[in-house]
Formats: sequence, structure tokens, C-alpha cells
Amino acid sequence: MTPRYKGTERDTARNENRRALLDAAIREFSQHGYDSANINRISRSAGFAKGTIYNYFASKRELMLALIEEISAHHYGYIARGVLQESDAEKRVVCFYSTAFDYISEYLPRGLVMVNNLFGANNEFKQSMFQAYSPMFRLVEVDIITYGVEQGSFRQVDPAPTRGMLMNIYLGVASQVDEQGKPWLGADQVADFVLHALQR
Amino acid sequence: MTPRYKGTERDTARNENRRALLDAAIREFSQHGYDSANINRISRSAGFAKGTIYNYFASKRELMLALIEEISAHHYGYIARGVLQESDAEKRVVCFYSTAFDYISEYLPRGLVMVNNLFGANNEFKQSMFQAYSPMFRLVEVDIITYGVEQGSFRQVDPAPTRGMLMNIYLGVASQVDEQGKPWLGADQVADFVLHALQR
Amino acid sequence: MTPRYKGTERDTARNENRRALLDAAIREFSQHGYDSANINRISRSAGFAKGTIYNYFASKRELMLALIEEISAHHYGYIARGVLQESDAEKRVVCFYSTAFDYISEYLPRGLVMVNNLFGANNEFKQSMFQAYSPMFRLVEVDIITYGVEQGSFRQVDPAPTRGMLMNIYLGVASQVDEQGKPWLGADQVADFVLHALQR
Amino acid sequence: MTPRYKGTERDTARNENRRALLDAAIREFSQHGYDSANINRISRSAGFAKGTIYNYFASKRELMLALIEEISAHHYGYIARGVLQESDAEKRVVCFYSTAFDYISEYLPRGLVMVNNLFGANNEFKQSMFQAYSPMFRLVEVDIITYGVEQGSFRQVDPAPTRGMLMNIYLGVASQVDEQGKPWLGADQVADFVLHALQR
DNA sequence: TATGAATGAGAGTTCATTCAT
DNA sequence: AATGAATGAACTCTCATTCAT
Repeated sequence: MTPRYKGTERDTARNENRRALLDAAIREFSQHGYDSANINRISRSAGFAKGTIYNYFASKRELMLALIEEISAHHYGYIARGVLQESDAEKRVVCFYSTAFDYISEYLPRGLVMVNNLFGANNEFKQSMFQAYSPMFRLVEVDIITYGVEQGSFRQVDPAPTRGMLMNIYLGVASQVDEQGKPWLGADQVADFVLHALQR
Repeated sequence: MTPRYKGTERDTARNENRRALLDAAIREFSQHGYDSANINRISRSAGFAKGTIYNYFASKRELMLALIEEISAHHYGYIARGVLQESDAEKRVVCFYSTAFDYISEYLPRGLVMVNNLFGANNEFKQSMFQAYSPMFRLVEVDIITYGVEQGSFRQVDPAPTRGMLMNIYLGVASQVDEQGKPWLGADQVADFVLHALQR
Repeated sequence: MTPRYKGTERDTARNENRRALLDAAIREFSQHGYDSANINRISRSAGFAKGTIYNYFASKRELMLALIEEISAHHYGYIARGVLQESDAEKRVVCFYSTAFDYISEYLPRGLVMVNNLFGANNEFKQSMFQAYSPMFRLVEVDIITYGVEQGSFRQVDPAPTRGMLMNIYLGVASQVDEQGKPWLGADQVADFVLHALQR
Repeated sequence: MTPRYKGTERDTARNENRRALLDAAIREFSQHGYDSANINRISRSAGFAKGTIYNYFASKRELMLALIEEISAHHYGYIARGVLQESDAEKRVVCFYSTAFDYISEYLPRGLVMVNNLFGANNEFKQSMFQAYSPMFRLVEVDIITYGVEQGSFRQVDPAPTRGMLMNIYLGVASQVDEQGKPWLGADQVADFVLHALQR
């Protein structure tokens, strides 16, 4: 009487719904910021009724925390693959900024939520961001900077603060894009600046 | 028909009150961000009844716009003097970051409001910030970068995007300070990085 | 994915609630006038929490506009039926005032809201009233005055201004009733006056 | 040392100030209605500071009560003189409406305040209006209707309700003027209607 | 699980009134 | 008498969250 795979089908549907809600949340949070975001609007925008979102996320705060996980993983996945394929440290820098800028162009709303949280007044979200972005930070620190220093491509720099510098340059540019997600300076210019700072 | 007391006395008091309200607003906005800030709390925190602040600022939004003017002028005044006293372009970079980091340490709440607005979701405030900070941007672009290029201290860089890079590095660091306003990397490290990028 | 209960049940309840809120609004507006009316009190007086009324009407203004529609339709429905059943123009005049005065006695709060809006300072509401009452105006102008002129019962009068006169006489009397809704002069006296003006 | 007429000069100035405040109040109340009127704006509009009006009127309510007295006396004075100069009852009717309509054209804001109070939700003001307008009512009742009946010009009508009818026709028309104070039907049309109702 | 009505705390804002100067 | 800053009650409206269906 009960079909076999009913459970997994249900899970699949649940995942799709959750996905739709997260997407709607990205749109809403990127446009309005966390405090002005309207959780009912998110639920409706995802195609559900007001209350439905509470079947997936316990509260507005939990929704944002889930979103932080989603964005950081998505962001990291987009960038890491290409960077690690390069064997040359300098090319990794170029690839990092090139891919990272592409990410902003392609997924601007996610980028805005990221930046808002990293530079916003909510310390819990800021902490969560740093936590969730630690793979990205490690990528820059270990797989780019330390890698380049050990390779002999870069001068002896302190990896941790230098990682901060590289990330800040990225985040700053990412936060100042036009409405199409186009930054006001090119990835190549940025990479050029950074390589000058690191080389020799 | 005309009041007896000196108009100047009243003006003085008014300026003091306005000052107290702005200070309270800086505290509130830096702790909670614009949307979660409570304008009644600001008024009380400045020692007034909740409605009093509306005798000085027409709305929460106008209060923030006034604050943006205040902060940008204050910030610029703090930094510009020292930078312009240096005649050497490289020393100007060092002085810029040194003074700028001091500013954050000394006036952390203002710095947080600045960063929140520059990287937040409110586009009107973001625009106002860029407008109000244009003297600071000009300082970096003209009086540091172009100055250094013409002096021969720096390589031929495109001043406008490079200014963006220098500012982003500052803003990023400024946004990641501990509760005492101490950044996690030193002004000298930052200046060193930037000078490497600019020199030769 | 679809709710179990019948949509009609929910719709029915919604209509009942809306009805209760409109009734409470009629009471509140008639007692205090629009500006002094308290929308939270309306919601509570209808048996709901203060915010609930906003699930039915977007704002105080929209509530009044909905009320204007409700009152005008209700008022017209009460009066028109009887008048049109009379085939004699003079009897239509008598019936009009008789029914109209009954309406005030029976539905005084609605009458007060009507008069307040027609003679109040709010031009938007005034315009809406004239719009909403246009069937009533047409009834008087076409089905009573023009009808009587064509029938030969009334002298040749200009229908439009005469309609205004007949309506003003009604509205003026309606606004000066005691607390039981009893006007200080009878429908027969009024009809007598008007018939004298129209006849011959 | 003290000049003789200082006291009266002061009184004169006080009267002028009071006059200016009443004029400003007429403008404000006619535009916004009592509840939405802003007493501070009235004071400023009269050329004074916010608080000054409280040296002349104890409260917003008292201001309106004073205004009711002012308007009713002014209105009566404007109309009564001409009417009483006519010796013929029918001419008195014509003169009444003619002068009364002129009054609205010339003093529209006063007319609006009058109408708002007579038909508004505030019973205290409504009572005060009826009280203050009793000379006007007496004029219509005694010096026009009863006069005409005794003269033989009018048929035997009940003076009190008939007075109500004549007044309501006036008030209704007065409340429906365009922005220049021009009513949508002429005094002659109205007088014609009324004379038909009264004659024979 | 989905729905959407109900809730009520809380926010920004207005403004009549007071009062020290 | 004139001023205008201060006050705080009161109001409209928002919205995260709950819950019966």
C-alpha cells in the first residue's frame, strides 16, 4: 500500500522547497539587508504562503545562518577548483581574482549578502561568516601565499595578514559594483597590483 | 516683543545638544546598525525625552545623513593634516595608514558607522558616503598616488583604481578590529605591502 | 501541499470578520470623526487584536474608502427600491423623504459618517462620496425630478440644481437628529415643502 | 515717565495680534479640519513663534470656540444688514441668498469652518455653532419667514422647520463650491426654488 | 506539510502644551 | 508678552512568529 520510495521523494521535494526558499532569501536580503528583509515576503516570493518558511527554518536568524553556510560553500566551490588547477603561484593569484570577480558578476546577490554580513553591525553573523569562509581564507593563505613563498615566486611575507589584504581588496571591489555586477576595475588590474606587492 | 536673552546663548546650547545627539547616534548606529537602531533610545541616551531629537533632525534618515557629513569631515580632518605635512610620497603612505589606523582606534564607533554604510544594503547612504568621502579619496588619489608617481617614487599606476585599492585595504582592516579598536594587523605591515605594490 | 479544509469556510469567516470590522469602523468614525478615530480601537472593538485590522484594510484611509463604498451602496439599496415602486412622481418625493428619514433613524452611525465626509475638510473623501453616491443622485435627478416634469406633475425645473436642493435638504436634516436618530422635523413636512416648490 | 496711553496702545497691539492669529486659524482649520490642524503652524503663519498663541488662547479647543464666535458674528453682520433693508418679504429671500452666496465667495475659509463644524463629529463645536448662529436663525425665521407670512406674501408655514429648510439649502450649496468659492448653482435659482415653496 | 489569519511588541513620528529665558 | 526647546502621550503601521485547520 505504501510505495517504497515515498520517503526519498518527500525528501527530494523538501530539498527543492528549501532551495527555493534560500534563493528567495538571497534576493530579499541582498536588496534590503537583514533587518529590513521581510520573511513573509521571502516565503511568498518562493511560491509559498507566509507561514511555510517556518517549516524549513526556525526563525529569521536561523535562515540567515543557513544562508551563510550556503553562500560560503557555493562561493568557495566556485573559486577553489580553478585556483588549485594552476600550478604556478602567480597564475593562482590571477585565477583567484578572475574567478572571484566572475562570481560577483554571476551571483551578485550572494556577493552582496556576504559583504553586508562581513561589514555589518551584526556580530553574530560576522562571526559566522568568518567561520564559514575559513576554507576560502585557507585557500588564499595556504594555497596561494604560502605556496608562492615556498615556490620562490613571492617574497617572504607574513601569510596571515597578507591573506587579509588580498581578501579585503577583493571584498572592497566586490562591494562596489554597478547594478549588473560589473566592478569598476578589472581583475587583471587588481591581480597586477597584488603581484607587484608580493613579488621578488 | 523681542526676547531678552542673547540669541547666541541659545545657539550655543542648541549646538551642544545637537552634538550630544550626534554622539548618541554614533553609539547607537555603531552598535546596532541603522535599521535596528532605535531613535527614541538615541534621544534618551543623549539625556533628552524621546521626542526631543525631532527638534534637531527631521527623521531617522536625516539623522544618518547628518551623521555621514559629520563623520566624513571629522575623519578627513584627522587624517589629511599629517599626510600633507610629509613631503615624501612613501612617507605619505606610511603616515596615511598610521593615522588612519589611529583614527579607528580612537574613534571606533565612527569607523563602524562608516564601514556599515559603505558596505551596507542602503544605497542612498552608500551614495552619500562616497559623496562625503570624496575629499579623502582625492587625498589618496592625488596627494599620495599621483604625487608619488610624479615624484618618481612610484611606478606608473592608474591613479583611480589604485586609490580604490588603497582605500579598500584600509576599510577592510578597519572593519575587523577587536573591541578596543585594535586592528589585527599593523599599519606598518599594511604600508609595507602597499609600498611594495607601488614602488619601482 | 494543498490545505484540507474548504476554501469557502475560510472565505466565509473572512467576510464575517471584515463585516465586523466595518461595523466597528462605522461606530468609531461616527462618534469621533475620521481624524480622531483610533484604528486600533476599531480592531479591538470588533473583537480582534489591534494589528488584525491591517489584514483586512491596508490603512486607515483605505478603511474609510471601503466604508464609503459600503455606506453608499447600503444607503442606496435601502431607499431606491421603495421609490421606484411608486408610479406617481409626487408619491416618489414623499416616499423618498420618508424612506430616507427612516434610514437615518435606523442607521444613524452610517448617516453621520456620510454627512461628515460630505461636509468635512477631507477632499479625497468628499470626492469619493460624490462618486459613490452618484446612483442616489441619479435617482433623485432622473427618477424623481425629470420623471415628474415629464409626467407633468412638476413645473419645468432645471433637474441638476434641483436635485442638489432636494439632497441638501435631506442631508441637512439628517445631520441634525437627536441621539435616537430622530430628526427635528418630519419627512411629511419636508416633502410638503419640496412639493410646493416643484408643483405647478 | 510713563506715557498716558500706553495701556490702550498695548491693548490695540494685543487686538491686532489676536486678529492675526484668528485669521491664521481660519486658514488652517479650513484647509485641514480641526483635528489635523496644527496649532504651532497657526502661530507661525500669523508671524509669531510656536508658543505665542497660548498667550491669546488657552488651548486649541478654546481657539476654535473663539473662532466660532468670530465667524458667526462676522457672517451675521454681513448678511443681516442688507436683508433688513428690504421691506418686501420675497425680496428679503432673494437678498438673503444673494448676500449669503457672496459671503461664501468672499470668505470661503470662514464658510468652510462653519460647515465643518455644523456637520462634523464634534458635538461641542456643533452645539456652539448652533448657539452662535441663533441670530442668523432668528433672522431667517422671524425676519423672513414669519414676516412674509404676516405680510401675506407666503403661505401659512411652520416657521421653525421652514427656517431649517432654508438654512440647509444654503449650507449645502455653500459646502459644494469650487476652489474660488463659486457655488455650482446660482443664488437666483435657489431663491426661485424657495419662493415657489413658500408662495401662495 | 501547507496555509494564512491572528497576534502584539515595538518603531518612527506628530504635536498640544509647558516653561525657563 | 514673546520665544522656541523640551516633553511624552498617543497614534499609525510593520512584521516575526504562532497555530488551528
